[in-house]
Amino acid sequence: MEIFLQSVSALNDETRIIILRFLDRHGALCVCDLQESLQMIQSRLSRHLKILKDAGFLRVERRGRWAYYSIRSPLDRFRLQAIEEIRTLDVALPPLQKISSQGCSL
Amino acid sequence: MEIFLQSVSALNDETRIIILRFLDRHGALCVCDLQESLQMIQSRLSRHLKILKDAGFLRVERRGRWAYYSIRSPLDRFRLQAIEEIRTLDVALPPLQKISSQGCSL
DNA sequence: TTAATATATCAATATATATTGATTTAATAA
DNA sequence: TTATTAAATCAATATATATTGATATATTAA
Repeated sequence: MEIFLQSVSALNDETRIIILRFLDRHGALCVCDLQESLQMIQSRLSRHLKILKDAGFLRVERRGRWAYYSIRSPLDRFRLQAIEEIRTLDVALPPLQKISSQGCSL
Repeated sequence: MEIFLQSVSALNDETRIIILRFLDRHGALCVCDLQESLQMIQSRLSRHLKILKDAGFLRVERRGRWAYYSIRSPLDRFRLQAIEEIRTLDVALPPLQKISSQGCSL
């Protein structure tokens, strides 16, 4: 029950839906790329990424001082269905700004 | 987006998970049966049933002064998957107390 | 080492949601 | 009609969660 509620609770926020959709489209991104692309302040992103990671939707790979987040794979049936459902939503995603490959620095 | 969030938000509560599970197991029940079975006060149940109905999980059939709630059918893929996931959860359900067929009155 | 930088966490505040008891609505029975 | 009863809604309060700005942690560069 707690695990199911944790998954559902993680999905219950528009910001996190957008983050999931963005990572689903673009693959692994570091926090500063998301920050620049989604125009969100860093603490806000970090918090939401942690919630999604703890709920089993994301994985993190650390390279140097960057943390790359991506959709975890494999996902169980319910989480996968959620990602697929999110993929069908009519959301206007901003363009990807990949500043990490250009030396970052925000 | 709003509709997806409404579904997810409806699932984001332990009380509503139990209600869904209980209706999934026992079929259509009126509020007073749920009240007696789940030992919840009426306003609390009514509120949660409304949230689940508005989110597309339940249907209501009114017979006289009773309102019978049941899992809506058919359900779209995401909501159905949610119901199936809830069915796998390890929840201790109380026994059904069907007082409506005995003249109700709480 | 010190400085710079990417990310995580904390503290304060604002907003949303759950619970309860009281009230209202609607249907039936007397 | 009035009384009764099932269910819905409201008002007040409590609890949870989101947001922001500040601070802490950790890695790299100088």
